[in-house]
Amino acid sequence: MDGDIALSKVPGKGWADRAVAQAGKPVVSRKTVGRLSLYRRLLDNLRGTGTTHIYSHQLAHLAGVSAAQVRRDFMVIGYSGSPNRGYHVDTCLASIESLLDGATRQDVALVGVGRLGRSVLAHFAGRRPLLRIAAGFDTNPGVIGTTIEGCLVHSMDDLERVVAEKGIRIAILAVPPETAQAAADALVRSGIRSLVDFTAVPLHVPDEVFVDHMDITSALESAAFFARQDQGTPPMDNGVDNGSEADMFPMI
Amino acid sequence: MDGDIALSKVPGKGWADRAVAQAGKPVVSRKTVGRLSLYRRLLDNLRGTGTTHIYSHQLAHLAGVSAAQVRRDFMVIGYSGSPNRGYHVDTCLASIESLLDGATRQDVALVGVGRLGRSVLAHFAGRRPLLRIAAGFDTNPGVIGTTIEGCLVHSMDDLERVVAEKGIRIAILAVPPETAQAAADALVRSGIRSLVDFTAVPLHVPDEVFVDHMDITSALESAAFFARQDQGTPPMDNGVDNGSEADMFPMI
DNA sequence: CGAACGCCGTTACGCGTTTCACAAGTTACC
DNA sequence: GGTAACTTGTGAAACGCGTAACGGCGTTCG
Repeated sequence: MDGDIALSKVPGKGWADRAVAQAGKPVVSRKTVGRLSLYRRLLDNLRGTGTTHIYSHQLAHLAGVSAAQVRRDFMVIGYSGSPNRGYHVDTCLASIESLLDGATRQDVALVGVGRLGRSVLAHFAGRRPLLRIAAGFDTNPGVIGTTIEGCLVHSMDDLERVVAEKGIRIAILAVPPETAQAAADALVRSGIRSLVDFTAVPLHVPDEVFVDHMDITSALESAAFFARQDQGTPPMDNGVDNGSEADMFPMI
Repeated sequence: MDGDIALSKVPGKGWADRAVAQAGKPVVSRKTVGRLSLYRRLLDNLRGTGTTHIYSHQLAHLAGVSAAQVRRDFMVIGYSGSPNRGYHVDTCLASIESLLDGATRQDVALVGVGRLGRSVLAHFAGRRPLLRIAAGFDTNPGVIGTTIEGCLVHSMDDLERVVAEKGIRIAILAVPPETAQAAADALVRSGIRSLVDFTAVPLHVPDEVFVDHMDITSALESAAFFARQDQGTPPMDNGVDNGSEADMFPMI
């Protein structure tokens, strides 16, 4: 290898055979978890419409993935539907939620309460009872001490203390790129476990810390690039796809 | 298959041998383009520090990927460095930019000029001369007609007309989930080619349209999930990783 | 001047994910 | 009651991607 670093990736991890929930560590892939989160929202909406059962290809259509994908995802989390009846919305939702939400409430720190930070904050205001943005941090004296969307903003200087005290293990990073790494370091020192990074720069954190880099710049530049290619959806990745509505969805 | 859709994927495409720029269609994967965008930013910063040459493993460290990945990415776009000297920052940058930016300026539409839309707008204000957010759209009468960050906000009713007139082929979608699909449909009708979707719901668009779904909700819920697992970085996906600074980067 | 080192370009391999395809099961209808 | 048309669940292939490994070449030091 090159000189130094190890570069993410799962350590040794046999991964092995049955990936189903077992000793408390379900071993679900990143992408699967992302889709489950999406299924959850879709099913939640569906329940509001009074739908009680749904077929894999219907949910697949809503989520923009293949039916096989849906079935496989549910298989991973160990949820089974009934043949010829499809999946029961309520129990399916319960199954997903028990996996995603866990037992206890999790607090989130919002680091950087600027425009973007506030957007994200508003986006989540009381959306999930078990996932609450419990503290904000910023360097701007104008916002320190204020409460936005029910979230008290602290000074960045208090970050390590407050995060450690509250036992916060998840953080949203929405600071300018220059201070991103320093903020990430402070978060890691105070025991953070997961980061959602809206910064323009990649963060260097220990392997044990989960990082999702939401790179808006890359997203737009990629969009611009593929807009120039005449065939649209290039190789792979998360599909969203599909075209036209047509018949679809008899909805029971 | 299920009833209808086809689901992305590149058509036949041998991919085969040299995937380099050739007949104008480089055939570069989505992820590679994303990384190239990142390399571009990093190299741009680097040039500011006076660095003239850089090794693959150095750039890899900055980007949070493996050195082999960097070399392969550059191979894909047909850029060659010099052995024992590394990559020449200026020419490398030029090579990436010629691929990402293209020849002419591309205009972008911002649909939904709410909190999130404005954040993204500010994020991009004049960042790339060849990629300009040229028009905003919203239903809120309070913002229609105003100019934010040099971007005039139109009524949503004028979307199809303005987008078609200006020949806009890229759009950022930052509207409430209820109106997302309708907005996407309108954009598609007016000839959009790429979408960056910040909506909570997946969009149904023709296969020819490139879509990048920036799902903030999923990102946070995934982060919450993996925060509960003790080993951090789960299976795979875009790494960001790595740990500690240490020696790194003699910088010429 | 020669040899050893270090990096790049490239090919081959391995892994994870997605899709295909089929067995098993259940319901509804004739 | 039997049968036909659906579904789900799942093993196995296909695909794309990333990593490891190797040849080549320029540089540098003995």
